[in-house]
Amino acid sequence: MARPKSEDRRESLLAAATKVFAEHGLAASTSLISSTAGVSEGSLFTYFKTKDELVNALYREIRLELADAVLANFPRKASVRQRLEHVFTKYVSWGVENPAPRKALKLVSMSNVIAGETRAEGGVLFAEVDRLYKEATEQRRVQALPTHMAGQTLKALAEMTMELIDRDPEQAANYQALGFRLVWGALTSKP
Amino acid sequence: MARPKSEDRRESLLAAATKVFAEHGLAASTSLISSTAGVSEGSLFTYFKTKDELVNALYREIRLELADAVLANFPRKASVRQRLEHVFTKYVSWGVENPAPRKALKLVSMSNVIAGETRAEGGVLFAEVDRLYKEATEQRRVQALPTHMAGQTLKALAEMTMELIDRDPEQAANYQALGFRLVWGALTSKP
Amino acid sequence: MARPKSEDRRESLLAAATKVFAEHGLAASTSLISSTAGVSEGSLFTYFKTKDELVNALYREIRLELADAVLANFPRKASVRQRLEHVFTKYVSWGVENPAPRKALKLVSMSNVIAGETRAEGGVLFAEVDRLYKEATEQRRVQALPTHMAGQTLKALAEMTMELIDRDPEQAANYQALGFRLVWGALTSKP
Amino acid sequence: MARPKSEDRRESLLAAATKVFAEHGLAASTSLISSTAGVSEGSLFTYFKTKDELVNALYREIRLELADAVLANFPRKASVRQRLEHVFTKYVSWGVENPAPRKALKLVSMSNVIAGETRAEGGVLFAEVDRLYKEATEQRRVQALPTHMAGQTLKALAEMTMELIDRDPEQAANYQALGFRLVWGALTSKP
DNA sequence: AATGAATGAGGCTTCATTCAT
DNA sequence: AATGAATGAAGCCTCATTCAT
Repeated sequence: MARPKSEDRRESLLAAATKVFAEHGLAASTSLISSTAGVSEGSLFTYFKTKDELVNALYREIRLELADAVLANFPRKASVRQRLEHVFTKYVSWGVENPAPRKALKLVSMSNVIAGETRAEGGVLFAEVDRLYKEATEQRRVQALPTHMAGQTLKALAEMTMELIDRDPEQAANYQALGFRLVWGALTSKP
Repeated sequence: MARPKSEDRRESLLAAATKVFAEHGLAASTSLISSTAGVSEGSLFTYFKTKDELVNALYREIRLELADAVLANFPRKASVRQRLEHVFTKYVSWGVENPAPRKALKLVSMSNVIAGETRAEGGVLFAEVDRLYKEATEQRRVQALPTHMAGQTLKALAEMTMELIDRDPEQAANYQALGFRLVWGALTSKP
Repeated sequence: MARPKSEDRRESLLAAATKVFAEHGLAASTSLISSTAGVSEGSLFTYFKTKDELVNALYREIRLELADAVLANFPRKASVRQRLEHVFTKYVSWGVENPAPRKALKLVSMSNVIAGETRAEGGVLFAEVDRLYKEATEQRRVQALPTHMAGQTLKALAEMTMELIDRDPEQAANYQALGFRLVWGALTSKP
Repeated sequence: MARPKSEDRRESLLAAATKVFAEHGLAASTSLISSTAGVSEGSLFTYFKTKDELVNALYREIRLELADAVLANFPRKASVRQRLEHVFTKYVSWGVENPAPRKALKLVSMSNVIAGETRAEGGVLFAEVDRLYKEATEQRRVQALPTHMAGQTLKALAEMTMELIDRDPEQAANYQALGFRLVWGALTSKP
């Protein structure tokens, strides 16, 4: 593996960390990360003062990539349903195509190493969904739900969909379609 | 006969592991586990040959407790909706009341240490939901879904509900009711 | 394996220790010894206060067995050559037929655990050879040698002979005959 | 380039291991070895991946030193007797002057940790003696002996000689002379 | 800035020995 | 007396981090 030059090194390390964490959990050693990145052990610490800092950076990085993937070409003017479907579909696709970042993100999210501030930055993505949903509520299209519940519902069902696709990738399209039907069904359910 | 292996000690160790894993992740040390259990470090290894074996035992134990909690007083004769609601409600309640086992179970499930056979034993609980759902399908009450999808939907929304309750415990009852409404809405959604 | 009753237990333990030490070295665990002996871990310590004490007892026991084997039917009245040959032959035979005790004895001899007094008891066997040799010296049959040198020569060449037989057991008789010829040749060499 | 692995440190560690094994047996702890070497415990493992690997390296190292000592100034053109005497004398001297390596070599040789290949490398030294002896055989100077027997005879008597000198160092020269007389007497003995 | 050897704390596990049964 | 669980001190090795080159 060619040694990437200064600018890329950071990215190499983050990519390596993603891969290695996904495979071995957060307990994976920094030395495995650096060797996977094709970088010396010491270098890791010039880019990240601490393993924890690396983990925090990774968390931010993956969230950003995810947000990019989900928000790209967002159909701002389309109907609520279409906009929710966009988020759902893009999220699921990203997850299926990027299993390592997905797993790493989950591991990191569950750990105690994410600084409070960092975590706060995070919820943005599904908060968007909440805003969207609230808008729909005001238009009387759907029932009201407590804050976060709509976004978390979409998130939960999207992740479930990814896992089903992991097990049976050939049915990906089918699962994806059904998945969103479940989301919409849930959000529009009457009391 | 010598002093018999005490069931109490074993339980102490599992309880300590649950607590310690929930707080520090699976990387928590055996020495922290044993001291939390009020037992010498050596003793941990007379009850579990290996840390991995402890983790596997913990996994089985928690799943069993969860199954007990969910299946107790199961209303075998009630309607599909009521039976699903029973599972949902009991699952959510168990999760809210037992945050440490819930977290530990999640951590263990995501790790690589669960022996294949052990994992296989596991899915039983939500497979029950699938069976139940299939029955409803045959009665034309609900739309057909691929295997697992119904069970996983209920599971995903139940876990989401637990997390919302964690953040705002006072609304527990409300979240729980809404949560199941989402489940039912999802499962009965029309194409 | 039937649990031997009180009197035999000690012997069982010594036999097990012999076997286990021969296979794994002195670092072999007491628990392996006791289980090999078909005895509980605790019992070992009622027969031997300490692992070191077991080792010392083993040392004494094997030396006694060896002395028995070598001194049995000793031809007190035969020529010096015949008496030396008797010792050589019996020693080699014992070693070849009892590889585990032989190995164990060697390991124990090299360790630091043999109490000084115990070690002193030991040299008796080859000291006999020295006495015999001195007698021959006085009869002008052979050249004088410093104390111990004759006995140690016989011992060294006997052990070498055992090792050659280990590698090529079919030639045992041949090695044994040649071995003694070397001993006699050495001891009768002229300056 | 970073700090290079220092040959000195490696030698320190091997020297410390030699000393410590000679005193306490192979069970001596890696921590005692590293502290004796004046090095952190971690460092030991940057030079030797494993304690076993250290032991194997030590075995090779000592054998090489011994071979150097014995083969230096080897009188290639001298008589068989003189060449054998050279080997004997140098071996005994080395052993007497280097008791720790001698003891360590013996301990290691008896253990189960020497990789087969490593052990094979080893026999070279006394195999040389065998070759030399065979040459003499062909010149009708001495009686034939099975392979290895001549070399092992010299080895056995040399080691015996070292032990006698250990006990009574003032007689070293005398033992050494007598020792070789025994060797020569043994090897030239008539049937 | 990059490298990788050096460090020593700490992790999992084994072991000799003790003690409750 | 016999059993084997309980103990806690090591033992080997790994790891995050520092530092010489």
